[in-house]
Amino acid sequence: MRPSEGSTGTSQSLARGLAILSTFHSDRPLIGVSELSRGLELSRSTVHRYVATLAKLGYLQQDPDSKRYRLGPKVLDLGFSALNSMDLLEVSAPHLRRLSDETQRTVNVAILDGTDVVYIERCRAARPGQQQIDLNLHVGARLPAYCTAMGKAILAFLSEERLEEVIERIDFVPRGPNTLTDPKAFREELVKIRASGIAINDEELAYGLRSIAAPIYSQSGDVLAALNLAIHRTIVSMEELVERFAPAVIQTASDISLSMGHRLAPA
Amino acid sequence: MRPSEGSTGTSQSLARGLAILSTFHSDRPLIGVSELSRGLELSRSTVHRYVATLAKLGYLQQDPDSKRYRLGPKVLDLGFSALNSMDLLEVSAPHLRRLSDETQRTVNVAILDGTDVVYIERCRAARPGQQQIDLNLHVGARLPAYCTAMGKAILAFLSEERLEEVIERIDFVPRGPNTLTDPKAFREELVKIRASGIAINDEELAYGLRSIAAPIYSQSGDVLAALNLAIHRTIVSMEELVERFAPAVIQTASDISLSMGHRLAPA
DNA sequence: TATCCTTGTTCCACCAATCGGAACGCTGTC
DNA sequence: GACAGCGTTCCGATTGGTGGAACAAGGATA
Repeated sequence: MRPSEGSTGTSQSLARGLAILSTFHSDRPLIGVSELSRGLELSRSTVHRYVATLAKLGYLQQDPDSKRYRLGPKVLDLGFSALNSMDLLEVSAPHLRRLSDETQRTVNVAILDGTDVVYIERCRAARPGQQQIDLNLHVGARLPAYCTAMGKAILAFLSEERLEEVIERIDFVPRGPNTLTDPKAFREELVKIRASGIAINDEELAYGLRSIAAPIYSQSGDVLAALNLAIHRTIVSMEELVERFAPAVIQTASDISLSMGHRLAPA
Repeated sequence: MRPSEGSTGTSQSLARGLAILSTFHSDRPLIGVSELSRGLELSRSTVHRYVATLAKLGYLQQDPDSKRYRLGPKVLDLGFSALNSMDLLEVSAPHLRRLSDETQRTVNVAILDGTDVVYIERCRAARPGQQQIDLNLHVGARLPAYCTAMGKAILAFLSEERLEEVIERIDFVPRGPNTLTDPKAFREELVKIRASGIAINDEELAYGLRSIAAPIYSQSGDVLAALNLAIHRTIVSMEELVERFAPAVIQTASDISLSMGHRLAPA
């Protein structure tokens, strides 16, 4: 290959190995060496070496029948080390539970990663409502930030500089009946959120899905994450959702920020 | 295949990169290049190349202040791909929830990985009991199989061959007041479990911790996982625990096995 | 302020770890 | 029985990896 690639100072083998790992997905749990080699445009022997390494370390497991590979339990360790490294989790857990008990609703916490939000914690309603809205939203799930309340709640409080970076990379695609697809309108929405302290999502992600979210701050005053509460449209109107739940959501988010060491007045 | 043949046919770089990743732990969330290089006995430049690669791909993030690194949200993707690859999860979720509602207890599902059990799903009691037993037992957590009810429930139904392999690698260390530390006694215990279909843990892992577990079978009739229900000693006696909860636990485990395609009579 | 650490980072010439073609054994299909 | 696909192993050629040296930045000490 050309030495003039943009990859100086990085390890090819490591990148390839990780590329192999991340090829495995919920919908493609079992993959063989040949299939991988075609996908990554590498020889079967090379792929086999990587796969053998991953298997030896427990990150992959070979299915005895089909000889193909699946993710091993070892990768769970990584994921949960990441989760537990965030003290945000420990701090927010009791607050989440309280909010969930009070409102009898499922509530979530997510962080921003690139242009996505990543769920890092959820507390389900003790007594599930009749309308379960579950877009496969487990912890670890990703959604585009621009069409979620949590995403907007975080973006609204980023520095102008960082916001610019993120917005440039957003692909504004319609996802629900009311998705904001115009960057200008989106910016205006963020201004409103910054003023009110609460972000709403009225079927911007999917039909029927309504949600409100508030930002969580770190000790240094930066936005760290967001807290949300989602309900199906058949249960409450948007006005009712805001009126009934917004104060509790804002209060809880603020409590969490406080527990994280945040002292009022974001810089 | 030759035994003790070190690293033929495996990728050194990949192994090292993953070693770096797994150095990050809940209790050591931030690590610098120099610290890593000392721990792995590699030069700082080499470690830096790996770290740069991991950071570029989103598996690590650099803290702007301390210049040290932490796990990035990208590793969550891996962990949750692994979790969602198991259709056991989807299948067992409703059963778990029902059992938890019925018993008002926290119930768990775990699989075997080496000599450990790994929690892959948990359903917490809707109304938490006064005595919360939480040894940091989130999904993804590991415990030694030999001193847990779920571990014993799985081991008891392994083939003699596989059991042999596992037992040889177990380090029988006392963990609670009643830990089984004699391999012979342990084997006898497994025979009992195989006969009764239920595994009990009476303070073998930790003081005060009691638990019962039943095996879950795959379509092919192999043990796949185990389901448990744990309670603190102050709440029920061992007899009461078995009497009151064992039938429901066994029934639920059996329901899950059935949903997985298992048809009666384990081989 | 001047010094001496240590840190993360970059560069580069050397060399060993990695690469991929070829071949093997196996398992299904036609 | 021939064939095609798979996972796996081997080995010589070479490319990607290695680590020492050097740099800038930050902290601590004096």
